[in-house]
Formats: sequence, structure tokens, C-alpha cells
Amino acid sequence: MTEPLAPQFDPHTIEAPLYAWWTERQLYHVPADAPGDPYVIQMPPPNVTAALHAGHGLTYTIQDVLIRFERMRGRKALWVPGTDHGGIATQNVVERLLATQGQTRFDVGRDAFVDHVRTFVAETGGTILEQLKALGASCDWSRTYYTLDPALSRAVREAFVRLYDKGLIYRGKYIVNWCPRCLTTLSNEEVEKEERDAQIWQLRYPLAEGDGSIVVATTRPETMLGDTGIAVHPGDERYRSLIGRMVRLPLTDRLIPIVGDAAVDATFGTGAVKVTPAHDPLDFDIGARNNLATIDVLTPDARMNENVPERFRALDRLDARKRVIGELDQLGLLVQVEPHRHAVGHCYRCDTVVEPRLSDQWFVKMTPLAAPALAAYRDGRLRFIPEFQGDVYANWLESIRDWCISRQLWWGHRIPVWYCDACSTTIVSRQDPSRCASCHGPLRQDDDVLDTWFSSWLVPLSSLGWPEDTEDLRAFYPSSTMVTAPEILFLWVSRMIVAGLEFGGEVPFRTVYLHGTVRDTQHRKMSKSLGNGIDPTEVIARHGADALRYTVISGMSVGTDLMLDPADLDTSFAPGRHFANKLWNIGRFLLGNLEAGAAELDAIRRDTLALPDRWILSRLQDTIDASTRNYERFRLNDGAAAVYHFLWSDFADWYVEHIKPRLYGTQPGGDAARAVAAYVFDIALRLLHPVMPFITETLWQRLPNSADGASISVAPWPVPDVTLRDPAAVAELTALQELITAVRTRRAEYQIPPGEKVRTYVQASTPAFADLVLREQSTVSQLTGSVYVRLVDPAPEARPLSVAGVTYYPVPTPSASSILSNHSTVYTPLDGSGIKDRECQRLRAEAAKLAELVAAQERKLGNAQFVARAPALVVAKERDKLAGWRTQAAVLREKRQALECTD
RNA sequence: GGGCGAAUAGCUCAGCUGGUUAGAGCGCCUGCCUUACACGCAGGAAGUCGGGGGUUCGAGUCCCUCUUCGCCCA
Repeated sequence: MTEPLAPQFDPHTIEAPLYAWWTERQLYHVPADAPGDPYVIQMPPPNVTAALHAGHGLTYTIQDVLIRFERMRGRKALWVPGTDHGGIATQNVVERLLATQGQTRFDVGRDAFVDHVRTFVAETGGTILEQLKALGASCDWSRTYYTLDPALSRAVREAFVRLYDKGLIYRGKYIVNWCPRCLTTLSNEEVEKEERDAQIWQLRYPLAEGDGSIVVATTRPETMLGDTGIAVHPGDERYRSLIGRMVRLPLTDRLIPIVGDAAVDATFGTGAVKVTPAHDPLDFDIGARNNLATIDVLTPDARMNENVPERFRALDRLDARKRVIGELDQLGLLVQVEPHRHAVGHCYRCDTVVEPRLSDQWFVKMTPLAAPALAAYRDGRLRFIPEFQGDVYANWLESIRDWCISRQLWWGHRIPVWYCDACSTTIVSRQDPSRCASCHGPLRQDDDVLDTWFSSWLVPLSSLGWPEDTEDLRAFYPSSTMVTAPEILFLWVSRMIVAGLEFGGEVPFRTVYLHGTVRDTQHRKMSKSLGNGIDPTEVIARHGADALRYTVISGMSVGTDLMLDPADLDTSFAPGRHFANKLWNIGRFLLGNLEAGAAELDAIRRDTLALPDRWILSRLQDTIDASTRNYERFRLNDGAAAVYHFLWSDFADWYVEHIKPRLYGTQPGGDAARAVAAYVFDIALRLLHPVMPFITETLWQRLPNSADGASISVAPWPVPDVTLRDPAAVAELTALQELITAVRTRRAEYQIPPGEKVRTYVQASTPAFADLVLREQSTVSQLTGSVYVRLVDPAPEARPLSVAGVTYYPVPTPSASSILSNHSTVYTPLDGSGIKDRECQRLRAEAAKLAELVAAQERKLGNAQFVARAPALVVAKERDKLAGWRTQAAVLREKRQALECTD
């Protein structure tokens, strides 16, 4: 695993072999009896037919960052992977395959179809999990489950039977959401509402007696063939007298009553509504209250059925709509058509418009189950990130409706209910019964399967062996963090909490982290139909998993969406791509200079450490703090950014540049530099490992002090070492950076070519600064491209006392000058004409800016209220600022006088 | 109709408990292939913190209101 580093960062050559090595060593396998405080993440099981998309890339990267972080912190970290059988979705995929051969599932029959699906899943079901490996997912593959496994199927049956026995599962005839394409019911949560521009039609229904009429408004006129009443608000003066009268329903010969019902909104449409109890949930309730008949007018595939006049039969619902409207128009009964925008339900799997339909289905009674789930949130056993999602969760539970769990599908867990036709007995059983318990007659199992979510809601339990009392269950339930997208908060997360409490006696996880959505540059969700998706495997192939991971982690802050451009992967993933390359090159440089080994930091006497050593070690402690704190708070972007800035700016741009002469042997102190560099890089790699596992492992293993065969992924998480904090070093180095930057800025301003040396003169404002400049003059020379750094004769009180035999020089003229925040001046001598004007101009601009600051600050401090009321500390700070700016302004004035600037 | 969220640089976002000359990445401009890195280095430009009002010694930050955008539920 420690071949020489390639000169160019090439993710392919490192990633797959490393992943194989991790798995061989079983680094992510966690036995139930392993020591430590458990940290468990249940992977939201991807659909078995799914292929990795950008959303997966995001969610699984977040989970892997968390699990790797906690694993390194010494937690007993388990990430449980699995796949979901995906009832409708999987059935649809296989049906589409059959369709290419001109067949339907009805042609092949139920058993053969199920075999088809099973074969298909066996061949392709592992695809997405394999793709997760390319992403670097450190889950425990030995625990991979599939929701149709026998053990998990037992869990489903156990849950069903228990709820049935408690009276919480029942069969009933209600209005359900029917998908005419999938030919099944859907739960309310599986219906996606979509705002559509549609129309509202006003239809005139003549009274049965007399020549009066009543006008109703509807958005689905074809359902009028199933109307069994008209409803008005009982207090509506316009219609009160009509209540009790009969109407002759046009196009049919039916006589239907006008009823009064308080549920009618008198302000909507005409205030009178047609009532179609078999095709609308509100109408169903009105019908029930008023004893209206229910007439189902649709076939399962949403054509008109035998309950409508002959000429409408077999027409598709939309064709029927046109015909109904046409005929009513001819009869003069179409009063008006108005544009109307309203939400229309669509099937979440095939996007077909859902039809409300009266049907006999199995339901879970949710209100009693919701109460403990609500309590768990209210008493703080459960928390949400971002916090406001908790209110969304509570809101759903408070207004919860029963859950329709039967599906008219062939793929899934068959409902464990048997009927005896002979004696009308219903048997609900954990084991398949062979004969009727009462009459010993033959039994017939319910044809339907269960909603896939009815197995998914058990996953935190069933993946660990429930209903058996397993060691895994005792060790790893409840889990710690649930990471997923907000769109399945109701479908899945809330229901898991309900099931976890009901069957496991405790919330299934303590924290729910709901991250944002991956969108394109127009902020649209990525989808197959829009063709705006990003294939993570393509990104990994092109730029590597680390680049993908860093990009998504750094680009997403808590509660926000992530925008990526599917048309430009190079730009979209630039942050990760650039950083991976940078990291690789830092590693290459450093490791190349550590070939002879590096001492442990402890072996280096602290008093031999140079200023940059002390500075980088101190900055490292800040970085450990910042990254740890932010990972803990799920602010993964901030955690990653802390290490990014440390490695790129502090370590590469400053520290490495500082120590180059010591590494090359042109300056003494090479051993200390190597020891510090190796130490700092080791720790920084650990801090970054959760986000960029491959590259950090590759570099870390090659560090001289890493043990053979060790993995950074199980190396201890760094903790700050207070003895390495060094505010004095930080202050000194910060001042040096300001000096160096000032020279560089003047160089750029006067377009001095990078190859051309300058000379640097410093007029120090304090002896300490003069001392510092002298001590670090070679680094300053090197980093500014100066032939030398000299001190300018300062006022006597600022002369360095600690250095004997210092030579002072006069102010060089002509020169560009910079005033540092410590009021020292840096001079860069220049040749040529026009310099004076230019300097005067620049110094004037600076003076003006400073004057504004001083004036504002004087106003602030001149405010008696501020001085009296603000905390003394704040006032003192503001006074210091003012004093500093005034001094700076004074120095600037002197400079301008010395230059004899005219204004 | 009800509920929730957001508006800060060209773009995507930080700015956490009200107090620093409001920051980062990408993009842009200038100079440089300086022996780890051009996926780079050095320097730079770019902001009425959506509008209005209020609280406060002090508001990007808290409150009200308006506007715009987004999400969820009915």
C-alpha cells in the first residue's frame, strides 16, 4: 500500500485498491460485543432497482463523514447498509421490461411475474451498493440486509399481527388514492400535489319538479355521472328553500336530492356542490352524513364503467369529460367555464393523475400510535436538524390520518390475512395456516401486498434481528443519527419513530438530520425526465470520490440546497478537484522531504522551535477545535473548511514556504522543521479524513511515523494540546505576514517582475518589532524576493535593545511605503520617475479612508450614552481602535510630508 | 386557505450570544510555467446586507410591516 506517489494525482490508482484493503481488514465491521459507546447510523436503504444519483451521493457522503468521524473518536461506530425491495417502483421496472416484449404482468401470471422480478433483482439488485463502495462508504457490509429477506419478512408479519391483535389494523371501505396506471391504491403520503392550470365548470341541474334549477361548480365534470346528491350550506339563503327537493341528474335518469351540509363552502363557486361519494373524500363524508348512495363510475384503469349510460362506457376519464361537457353544452346546461388553478394529486412513482376512489382496503389506525411519537419529540428524546423540521414533524402527527397499507401489487410482502369462504372467517397469522380453524375448510390468502413503507418503517429494528431478541438489537438499538432528505420525513422518518416506539419501546434514533436537495443551476430538482441529473459514478471516474465528497460537503450548509451544474461537471466539482490536487502536491512535496525520516515532535526540545514552528502548532490547535466542534454540530461544511484553510493557507502557503530553506539545509533547524511538518500534517490529515478518506489515507500511510499496516480511518481523533498554544507566536507571525504582504502588494502595484529582487527597509514602531524583523530577516527576504531587509533609523525609543551592533539606514528615496497596523513603515526603494506622484495619490486615498474611520469612531466614542451604557470592555476596545487609527493617520501624514505631497 | 423557510459580492453560501475596516469558494481582472502543485503562485476589483419602520449607546444580526422567491399541508 505504500508505493511511491504518482507525480499527477490520479484517483483511480488509489481509490479502488484502498477500499478493497479496508474491507479485507474488516475495519468497518463491528461485532455486537465490541467495546465502546455505540454510534449507529441506519443507512436509508436505496431502492433495489436504483442507480446512484446526485442525491444519493450527497446523503451517503454525509453519513460516511459522520460515521468516520465518530469511529475515529473511539465510538463503536456501526453503519448498517441494506436495500429496499421497492414495491411499485420495482414492479414498474419489470413491467416495462415485459412491455418491450409486448407482454403485461397479466399475460405471464402472478407467480411467473414474481419470479421474473426476483431474477431481475438477483441480477441487478447489488448495483447501487457496489456504487457506494466507489464513494468510499464505510458501512459494515457483513450486516447488509434486504427488506424481502426471510428475517425481515418475519418482522413485517409480526408487526402486522401485533397491530391487528391490538385493533390498530382494520379493513374498511373508504375513499383512497388510486393510481390508474399502477392499478393500486396509494397512501396520502405517496400522492404528490402539483399546482395545475385547469378549469372549473358550472353545470345546471334542473329540479325534478317545476322549472327551477340549481347550478353546481366542479373541476371533474365526468364524475357527474356518479352524482347522488347536491349539497348546499344549510345557512345559505339562496338555496335554503331547495333543501329536500329532488334534481333530475342530466345525461342519466337519476333523481337525486338536494341536502344541507355544513361542510359546503358557500363562497366557493356557486355555493352548491355536486356530491359524488364514490369519487371524492369530502363528498364521501357528505354522502355518509346524508344517506346518499355511492356509485362507482370508473374502472381500475380510469375508464367509465357499466354504471354510466351505454355511450360513455369504456371511455377514458378525459374523453368522458369532453363528451359530458359537449352533451351538457348542447342541452344548454353548461353555464360557464372558468380558468382555475388547483392542486392535482400525482402518483409519486409514475406521475399519473391519481383518482380518488371508493375501495375496500387495509388501514393502520394512526392516532394512538402517533401519541408516543409526539411525546418523544416534546420531551426532547428526539431532535431535528435544522430545528424547524421538528415542528413540521409534530404538525403531521397532530393531524395524522389513517394509513392505507394494502397495495394491489404482486411484488412485496403479501398481507398475512386468510379468508375462509365457507364460514366467512378471517384469519390473521404469523404462520401460513393451511385450513380454516373453525370449519377446516380451504383458505384463500388476501391478494394484496403491503405498502413498501410498512417494511421500511421497521428497518431500525428488523435490520438488527427484531423480533428476535438478538445481541445486535441490544447493542445497537436505538441508533444515533438518521440522515436523509426532508421529502421522506412523513413517508419514512416519522413512521420509523412511530414503529420504533411501538415495537422497540424507544425512539429508533436520537437525532434526525435532514439535509437539502441537489439542484441544477436553475434550482430545479434533478430528475430523469428533465435530464438534468448528475451521475456520481461519472464524477468519481473523472475526478475521484474525494473530489466529489469535498465538493458536496463544502457546498452544503445546514438547511440549504446544493446547486450543481449537470452540464459542467468540471466547474461544479472544482472545489473538490482543486483541493484534492493541492493536497496531493503538499503530500508529494512533504513526503519527498521526509524520506530520511522525521523525529517525533516530543523528541524535539521546545526551545529549539522556530517562530513559524510555534505558530503552525498553535494554529493547528485552533483547527482541531474548529473542525471537531463543527463536525459535532453537523456543520460539516464549516468543519471541512477549517481544515481546508489550515492546510492550504497556513500550512502550504506560509509554513511550508517558511521552512523550505531549513528543509533544503540552507538554514539550520531542519530536524525541528521536519518533525513539526510531519506532526502537523499527520493531524491535519486525520481532521480531513472523514471528508476525503482516500487521499488522506494514501498520504498518511506514507508519513515516516505511521506504523506499518495502520489505517488513518481507525487512528485516534486529534485533541488539542494546550501546551502548544502560543498566542505570542501567532501575534508575531501575523505581523510578519502583514509586512510580507505589504511588500508583495507594492511589488504588484509597481509591476516589478517576480524575478526581479527588491530591497526592503523597515522603520519599526517598537523594539520588539525591530527585533522580530532582524530575527526573521532571511525568511522575509525569501518571501518578498528581497536581496536584504534593513532597519531604518527610528526614533531613539524604538531602537532594539536586545540586538547589539545593529546598523540603521536612512529612508531610501525614492520608494513606495506601506504603513502596517502596528504603525511601522515598510519602504520599497524604486527607480524611475513618477513614483512620487503615484505614492502621494495612494497615500492620500489611504489617509482619506482612515480619516473616515477615525471620524466615525470619534462620533461613537463622543456619544455619552455609548460610553455610559456599553460594557467597559467594548468601550476600551473601541478606544484602542481609535488610538491605533489616529497613530496610523499620523504616520501617514509624516510620510506625505516627507514626500512633499502637494495637497 | 393554513403553516414554514429564505432574501448578504456576478453565482452558491458563511456571518452562531447584537459590538473587528462584513468573509469564503467559484467566476472575473493583472502579473508570473518561481524545481510540490497553472487543478498552481502573487496581487486586485467587486456589497445601499430586498424596501420601509421600530427597539437599542450600538442592528447584516432582535421586533413589526411590505415586496419577491421557495417548500409543506389542505
